[in-house]
Amino acid sequence: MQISASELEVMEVLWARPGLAASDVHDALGDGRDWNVRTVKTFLARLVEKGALRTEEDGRRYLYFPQIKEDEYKAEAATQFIDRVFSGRAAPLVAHLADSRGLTREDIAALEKLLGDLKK
Amino acid sequence: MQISASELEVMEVLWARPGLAASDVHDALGDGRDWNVRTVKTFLARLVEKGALRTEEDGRRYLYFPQIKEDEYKAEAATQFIDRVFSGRAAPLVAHLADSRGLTREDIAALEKLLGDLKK
DNA sequence: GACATATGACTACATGCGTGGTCATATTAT
DNA sequence: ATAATATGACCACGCATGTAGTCATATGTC
Repeated sequence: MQISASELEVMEVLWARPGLAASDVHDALGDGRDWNVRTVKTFLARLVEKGALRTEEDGRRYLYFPQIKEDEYKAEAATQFIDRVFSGRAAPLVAHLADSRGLTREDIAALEKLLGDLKK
Repeated sequence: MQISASELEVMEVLWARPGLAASDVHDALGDGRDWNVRTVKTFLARLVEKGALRTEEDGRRYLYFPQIKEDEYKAEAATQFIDRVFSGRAAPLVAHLADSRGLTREDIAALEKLLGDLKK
């Protein structure tokens, strides 16, 4: 399932609040993302084509619902990214993040906890 | 600097062995990636246009050299990916990797070492 | 020296993506 | 009721990408 960066922004809105209509999604994007409503509708239509969303009729408009789970999509995307850029090895990725100050103190704490859990 | 997945495969070859000619890159890709030589040349040309490679003449052919550093590119790509998919938070990404068994025992060991270093 | 081969330069073409226009129709406001 | 607005359906268009083809020329082989 290929979802472009823009389409993903639309998915985020609907993962957070499933069942919005196109104009609601447009409004929810708001800040910075000032796409024309028709642009948003194009993304919605493409996501429906791709099977990432389904629609329900509501009078003369559609409500949109995610058909794929956020967690599953993201886990898959992460795996693909690491395969593509880091030959499938996760550790170098984390090393790069550390280098580029992409890891906050909280991240580090979360990772430690995660590693602790993994070792069981 | 946007580098597509295919272009990245070409970069990997040249990061490993800078100064190859087009046909060498083609040969080095070999396994599975059986692109036509002309396809490889298209990628090389596009990478030169993008400033990711530079050329040196060698008789009537070109030798290709990376103009961007592998580490820097990958660190940047990782940051962008995390911004795009995980709203900039690294820890959830690693959690997803763990979930999808993207972490081997060695990865976990490497991460622990990394975290140890980071805490200093 | 004629022919096959390698190489670069230029071109092509379908698909995806970012961005939005047009048109017909339905609804809301006046 | 008429006008403005909202909505979906369909269409457009340029740039990126994956994947090569054509052409001219240089070089190596017999």
